[in-house]
Amino acid sequence: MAPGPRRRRPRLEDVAAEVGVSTGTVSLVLNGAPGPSAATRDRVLAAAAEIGYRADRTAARLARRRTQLLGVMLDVRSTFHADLAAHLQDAAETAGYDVLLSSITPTRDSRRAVETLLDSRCEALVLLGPDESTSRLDALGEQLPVVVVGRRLRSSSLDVVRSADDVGVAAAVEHLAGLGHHDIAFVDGGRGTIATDRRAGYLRGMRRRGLERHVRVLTGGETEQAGARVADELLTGERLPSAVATFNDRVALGLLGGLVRAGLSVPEDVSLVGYDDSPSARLPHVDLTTVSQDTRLQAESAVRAALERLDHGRTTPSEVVLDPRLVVRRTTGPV
Amino acid sequence: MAPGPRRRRPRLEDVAAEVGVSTGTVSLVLNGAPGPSAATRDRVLAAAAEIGYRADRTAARLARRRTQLLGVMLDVRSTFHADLAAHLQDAAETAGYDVLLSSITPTRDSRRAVETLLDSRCEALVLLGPDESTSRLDALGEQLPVVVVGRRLRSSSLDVVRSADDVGVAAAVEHLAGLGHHDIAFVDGGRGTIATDRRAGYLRGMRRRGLERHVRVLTGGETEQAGARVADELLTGERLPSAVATFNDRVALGLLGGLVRAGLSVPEDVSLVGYDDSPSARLPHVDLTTVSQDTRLQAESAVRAALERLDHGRTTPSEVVLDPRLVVRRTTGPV
DNA sequence: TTCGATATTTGAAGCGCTTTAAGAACTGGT
DNA sequence: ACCAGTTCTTAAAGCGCTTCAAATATCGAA
Repeated sequence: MAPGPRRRRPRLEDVAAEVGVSTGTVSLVLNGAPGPSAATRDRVLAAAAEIGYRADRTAARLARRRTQLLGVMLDVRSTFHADLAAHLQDAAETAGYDVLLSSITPTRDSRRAVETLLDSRCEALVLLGPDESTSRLDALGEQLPVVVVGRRLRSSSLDVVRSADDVGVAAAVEHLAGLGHHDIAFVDGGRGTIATDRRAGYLRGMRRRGLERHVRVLTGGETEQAGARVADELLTGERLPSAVATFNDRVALGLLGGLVRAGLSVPEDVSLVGYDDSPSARLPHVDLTTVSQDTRLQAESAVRAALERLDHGRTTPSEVVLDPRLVVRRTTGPV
Repeated sequence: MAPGPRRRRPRLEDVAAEVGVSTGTVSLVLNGAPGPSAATRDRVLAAAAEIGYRADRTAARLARRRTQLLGVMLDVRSTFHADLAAHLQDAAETAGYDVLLSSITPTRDSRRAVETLLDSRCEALVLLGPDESTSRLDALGEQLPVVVVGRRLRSSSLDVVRSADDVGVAAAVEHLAGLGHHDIAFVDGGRGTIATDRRAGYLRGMRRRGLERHVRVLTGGETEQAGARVADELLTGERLPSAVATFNDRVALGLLGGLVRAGLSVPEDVSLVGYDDSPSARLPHVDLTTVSQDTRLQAESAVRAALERLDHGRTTPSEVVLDPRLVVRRTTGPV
C-alpha cells in the first residue's frame, strides 16, 4: 500500500462541526463533565469515534491551568529504578496523572534531566536516588513538590520515601542466627548513608542476639569485584565465618563466585545473604537469599506524598520509611 | 525554612516587561532567532536569568506547529530496552528533538502505551520490540512515521532497525570452530522469528565449516530454566558436545549453572556461548562469551530513520540490519 | 397560555508561546 | 535635509483546548 496523504489531525472543531454543536459542548462531553444531555453526548461520542478524534494533551494541558503531570527522574538502566518507574506509572495513572520519565544517561546528568521535567511544567517531581546535593534538592523543593526515593535525608521542603536499610540487614542476621550461626560476618559497602545504615543494622542484629564478640565487618564495596576480593581475603584468612551478610546482591554474587571457584559449597560451607533482590539474585543457579524492597509500595507512597501536597495542600515534609522483606532462598542453611 | 509562598511561574511577558520590549522580541532572543540586536539580546538574556525564567515547552509546542517530540515505547524493565532508551535519548537530543518515554507495565499494554504517545502529539514513534500484530503496526505507520526496533518484519509503511541474528550465531560458531571445536551443539529458542534466525545462523555456520554431520539442535527456550533442563539432558546423554552455542544469555546461564553444579568446568570441559551480552553475562564469575548488539548504533539508526521521514520527506520504508559483534570472554577455550 | 425554574448550549476569553507582516529607527550617500 | 536601503521591533493572529457567564431551550405548574 502506498503511503497515503497524511491528513491533518482532526480537532475538536471538526467533531463539533460534524455534530453541529459548539466546541465547548464537545469538550464537556469528552471530559465527562456534567451539562450535555444524554442525546448530545451520544452523538458527540459517535462522531468523535467516527472521525478518529484524539484530544491533544498538549493543548489541554495549556488550557486547563494544570498539566497533571508527574515528573520522574531516574536512571533507566537501573533495574531497581525501572521497577519503581513501572509502578509509579500505574499509581499515577490511577490518580489521574500522567507520568513524564526523564532518564539520566552518560551524557545527561541529573540537572538536565530535572530541567526537562521542569520545562514541561510537571506539577511535582519524584526523584529516584538523586545524586544532587541536599541544598540543590532543597532549592528544588521550594519550587514545587519533590519526593526523593531511596535516599535518607532530612529537609524542610522535601518528602522522602525509603526503606529501612538497617532493619533489612538486622532481619538477615536474625535469620542466620536462627539457623544456628554465630560467626556471622558483614561485608561493608563504603561510606554512603545507605552503607552506614546497613552496617548499623548488622551491628544491631548481632547485639540483639548477644553475638557482639563475633562481629566482623569486612571492607567491601558496591560491585562484584569487591565481593571477589573479599572472597580471596576470607579464603586466605585463618577463620572462615559460617555465614556472611553483604551490602548488596552484587557484592554477594562476587563473593559467591569466588567461594565456589575455590571449591566451597554454599550454603553447606558458608551461608550467604545479599541485599536488593535484584534479578540476578533470582537466577536459578544463584538463588540468593536476600532482602527485598517493595518497589510497588515505595512507588505508591511516593505518588501519595506528591498528591497530598498537590491536591490536599500539605506543606510539611513527610518521610515514609518502609520495612524491607527478607527473601529466603537457597544460599542460607543451618550450620 | 518555612515553605515560602509558591510564586507564579514567570512568563515571557514578565521578562518582556522587565526589559521593556515586546514578548515577540524576547521569544526571538531566547530561541536564538535572527533579528534582535546584540544589545537587546544581552539585556533580555540578563533579565531572563535574573527572574529565573524557563520557557514553557507545553505552550511552545502548541504555538510552533511542531512538537519536535519523538515517542518511544518500551518495557522499561528490560535492560536491553533501557540501554536503547538511553541512547535514543542522546541521539534525539543531538538532533533537537525531545523524547517521550512510554513504558508498558503489567497493567498497561502496548496499545495504551502508544496512545499516550499519540495523545501528546509525538511526530514519530520508535517502538522497541512491540508485540502488536503487523497489521496494527502497519495502520500506525499510516498515521505517522514509525520505526520498529528489534523485530524482523516487512511492511510498506514502517521502518525497521534490527540486528542480523543469524550472522551473530554464525560468528559464534566460527569462533568455536576456530578454537578447534567440531562437536558444536545449539540450544534453540522456540518459534519466534528471532529464534528462527539464530537457528539458521547456527546451521549456516556449521555448514560453512563443513561440520554438517555434527549439527545438533537441542530444544531449549528463553529462560534459565530451559538452560538448566538442557544441562540435565546433556549430562544424562551419552555424548557431551565440546561446545554449545545458545539462543540467549539466560539459557546459557541456566546451562552454565547446571554444568558447574554437576562438577564440570567451563570452558575446560565444554565451551559455551550466549547471545545478547546482558549484564549478567558480564558478571565476573560468569564472564560469558556472547554476542552483543550495538545498542548505541541501533538507537542512532532508529532516530535517523525517523528524522529522514520527518525532516527530509522520505516516504519509502527502510530497513537497517546491523551486524552484531562477538564478545569473547572466558567461557570459550580451545578443545 | 404564561412564568419561573431547570436543563442545555454557546460565545468568548484565555493558557503561554511563536511567527510574520508591517512599522519604526537607523544608515550612509547625495 | 532627503531618500532608499538596512536593521530592529512590535502588533496581532494564531496553536487546540477548557471554562464559565450568559443566552437559550425545555418543562411543569399555575
